Amino acid sequence: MSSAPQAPVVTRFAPSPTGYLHIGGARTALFNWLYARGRGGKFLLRIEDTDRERSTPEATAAILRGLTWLGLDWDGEAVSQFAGRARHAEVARQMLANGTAYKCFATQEDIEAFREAARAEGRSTLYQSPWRDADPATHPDAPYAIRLKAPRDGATVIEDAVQGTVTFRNDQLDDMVCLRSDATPTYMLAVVVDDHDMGVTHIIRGDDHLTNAARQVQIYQAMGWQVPVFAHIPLIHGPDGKKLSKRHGAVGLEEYQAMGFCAAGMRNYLTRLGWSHGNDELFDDAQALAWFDLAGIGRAPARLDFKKLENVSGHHIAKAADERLLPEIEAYLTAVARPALTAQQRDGLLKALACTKERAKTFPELLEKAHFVLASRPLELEPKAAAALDAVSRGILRELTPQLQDASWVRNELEAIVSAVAAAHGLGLGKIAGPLRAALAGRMVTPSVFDMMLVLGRDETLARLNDQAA
RNA sequence: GGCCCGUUCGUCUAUCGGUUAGGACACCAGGUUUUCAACCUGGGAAGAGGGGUUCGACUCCCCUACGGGCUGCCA
Repeated sequence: MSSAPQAPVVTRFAPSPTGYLHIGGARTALFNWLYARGRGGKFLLRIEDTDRERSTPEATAAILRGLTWLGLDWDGEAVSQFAGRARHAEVARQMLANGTAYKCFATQEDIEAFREAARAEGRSTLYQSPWRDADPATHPDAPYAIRLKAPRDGATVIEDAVQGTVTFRNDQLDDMVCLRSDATPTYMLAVVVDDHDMGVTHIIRGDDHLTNAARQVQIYQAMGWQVPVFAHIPLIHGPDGKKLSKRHGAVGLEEYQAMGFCAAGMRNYLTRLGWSHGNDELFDDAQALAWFDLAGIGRAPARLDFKKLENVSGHHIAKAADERLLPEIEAYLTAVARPALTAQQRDGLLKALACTKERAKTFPELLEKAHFVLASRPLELEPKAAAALDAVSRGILRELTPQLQDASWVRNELEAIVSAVAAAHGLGLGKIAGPLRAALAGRMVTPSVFDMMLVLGRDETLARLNDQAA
């Protein structure tokens, strides 16, 4: 049936614009992107907007935004399936002409009556149109649908790159409608025509389309077109193993962006979810592109694991170059409608990245740790920080300040000075680090006090200490 | 109901007839430590159940159970 074309790979992602970009859809898009880009092929985007009731331009925009955030780029413009309706109808007529389809005058009521009777008698409810072999002379002057004259004997076989050989008995498949009685094409017809016209060689999509694939193959056969390679990937389930739905929390990709995961980590995690390359867990785009293949895709549905996502995200944040991380953090701020960074904060954050990115799993976590450089004097003290600055502590800070005044601003020396002052009071470094932390950041969860001093610089450090020493 | 797909530690997975069934995340214990982390060391943790095939099955076949999908003139 399907044979693997050796020509350049062409894949596509074909979402329905009826809402946000689903996390499962995002992974499907990612797999298609990896497969095509890893082989120098093309990755196309087609918006399946033939359902005029449910499709909205806002949803299309949200999907494109999601893909862009994930870092997936597509070739050419996103294609509107609805725009191709004339061509779809034309193909339906061709099938009529070559005898692989027929006009069906059955009404909605006829079909319903047929099904009810079938149910009552315990027969299959697959509709069998009386018009399949009707003499054209008996055709009424009424609207009709064009149905595929599907083979009744034998089987339709799919050689799926993930699921293996899947066989459907043809008597399990009915004559599907290709062109509705209002002359609009059905999804089943439109996908096949579009995939063929766009030269798609590999269809990588959700498992939920596996049965559809059999019907679609019949259309390819009716038109004498080459069948592409199918790869039906398992769906993503919620943490409880049930189909992923809104009650599991985040289903839309944008929610993940809002949670502050970095895009590179998201790609890594999603790629690894349902696909493997031996024991490799952490990898960058270049490796993913080189390693990704259809054979590595698993056959069972996978569950989302936020802990692991966090871990992977953290790994990528830690590895990212500062210059690249900063704009991504700013994009995150915009995405969650938080105030943009001032030029000063931007400068400060860039300097603070070195001591914050390695310990943050997400952007909000990183921003939390970088609070000391984002805040400006006079610092607002959190309750715990205020508590750490008791009279005794303030006294020690007062003693520390003049010594810092003349220090050369390098880590070793700062550490030596602070340790010496602590020792003079018979205290460990830990006892003095607390108040220092409080004075420098106004909080108790921060990077190392020495890192903060280095980032803040002498003047700002001294100013903050003086603010609290009084 | 019918058809189709799936089932290895809690989770993601490796294994492609012969392994003490490996790794990662999570978890537990210990270490390191100026907070939060990070990091280091160690630990517990799996082949859904039942039949076959085979000298030998997680790997192949069948049945059952469970999960999922499709069964529209939705996509």
